[in-house]
Amino acid sequence: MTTEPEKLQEARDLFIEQWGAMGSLWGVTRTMAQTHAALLAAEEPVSTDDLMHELGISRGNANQTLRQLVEWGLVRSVRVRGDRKEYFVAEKKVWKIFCIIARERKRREIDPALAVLRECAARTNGLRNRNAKGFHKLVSQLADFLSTANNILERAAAREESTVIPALLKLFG
Amino acid sequence: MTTEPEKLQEARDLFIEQWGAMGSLWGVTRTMAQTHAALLAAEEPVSTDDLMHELGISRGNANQTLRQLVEWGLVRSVRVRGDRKEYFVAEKKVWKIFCIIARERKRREIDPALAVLRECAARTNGLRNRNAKGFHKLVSQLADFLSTANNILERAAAREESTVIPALLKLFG
DNA sequence: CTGTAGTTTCAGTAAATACTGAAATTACAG
DNA sequence: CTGTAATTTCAGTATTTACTGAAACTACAG
Repeated sequence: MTTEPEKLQEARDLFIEQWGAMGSLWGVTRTMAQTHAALLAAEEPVSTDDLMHELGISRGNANQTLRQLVEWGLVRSVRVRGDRKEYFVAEKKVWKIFCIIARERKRREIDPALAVLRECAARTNGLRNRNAKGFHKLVSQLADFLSTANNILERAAAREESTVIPALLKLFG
Repeated sequence: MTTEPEKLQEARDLFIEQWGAMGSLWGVTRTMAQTHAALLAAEEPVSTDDLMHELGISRGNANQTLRQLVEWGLVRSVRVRGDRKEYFVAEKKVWKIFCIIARERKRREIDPALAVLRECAARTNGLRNRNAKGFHKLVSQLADFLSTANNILERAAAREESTVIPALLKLFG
C-alpha cells in the first residue's frame, strides 16, 4: 500500500529529475533546472538549506543557482518576519515562465548570433566570384529568417496567452 | 589591401565560429554545428579529409560528426565517379534546416519530457491534500502547454514556408 | 558595539563531455 | 582473389563545465 504523501513525493521526484533533464532545452545547467523544478513543486517558500537537502547540493551551488533564477525573473525572494533567512518562491504561471525563458535565450544567444550573421553578410556584399556570391546569399537568408522568427517570438511573448494560443490553433489546427 | 578571397575567408571563418557557438541552441556539440557551418559555406562537396583540415579535428571526430549530420538529414553524402572518397553536401534551404532541427529537438527532448509530465499528473490525480492538488494542477498545466506548443510547431513544420511566415507576420506584425 | 546567523565568493576539485588516433573493418580496383 | 584506400570504432585521454566547501563578508539582534 502506497500512502498519498508517498505518491506525491514520488511524482515530485520524477518531475524534478525530468525538468532537470530539460535544462539543455533552454541552455541552463541540470542543477538550475532542477532547482527551478523544486521551487515550482513547492507550495511554501523554500530556503537555501531546504534546497541543499532536497537536491543534495552544496551551499555555494544552491546560492548561485537561486541568485541566477531570481535574476532571470523565474523566482523571487521573500522574507518571513522574525526570521533572518531568505526564502524563495517560483513564478507559477506557465505562460510567464515560457516568456521569461524565451526572452533570456533570445538575449543571450539569438541576438549575438544575428549580429554576426549580418556582419558576415555585410563583409561579403558586392564580392564578385561565385563562391562569395553563394556564401553571401546563404548568410543573408539565415539572418533574415532568424530575424523574422525573433520578431514574431518577441511580439507573441509581449501578449497575453489568451490572445496568442487560440489564434495559433486556429491558424494551424 | 584585402583581396576578395581573403575577405571571403574571413567572413567564412566568422560564420563557422558563430554557428558553432549556436550548437547549444539546438542541443549539439560545438564541433557538429561548426561542421554543419563549414558544409553550408561550401559551394563544392566536402570530404572527411577536407573537414579535418579546415576545422583541425581528428578523423574519428570528423567521421562521427558527418554521420550524425547525415542521420539528421541536414547533410547528404554524394559520390564522385572514379573517386573512392565520400563527399558531403549540406541542405541549404533555410526553412528545411529549421524544420529538421525542430523535428530532432522535439523527438529527442520534448516528447520524452511530455510523457513524464503526464505521468506525474496521472500519479497525483485525485489526491486529497493541498500540496498534492497544487502539484497536480501545475504539472497538468505544464503538460498541456507543452503539448499545445508541440502540436503547433509540428503542424507549422509540415507546411511550406510561404504559407507560415506571412500568416504569422500578419497575426503579430 | 558585539556576537551570531546568514550569505557570498572563488580557488581547487570532481564530473561530465567531447576528441583522438590507431587498430579493425569494409569496399573497391585491378 | 589481393592489395590498397577509405571508413568506422572505441578505449584512452583531454578539455570543458559544473560543484564543493571553507573563508570572507554582511546584516541583524541584543
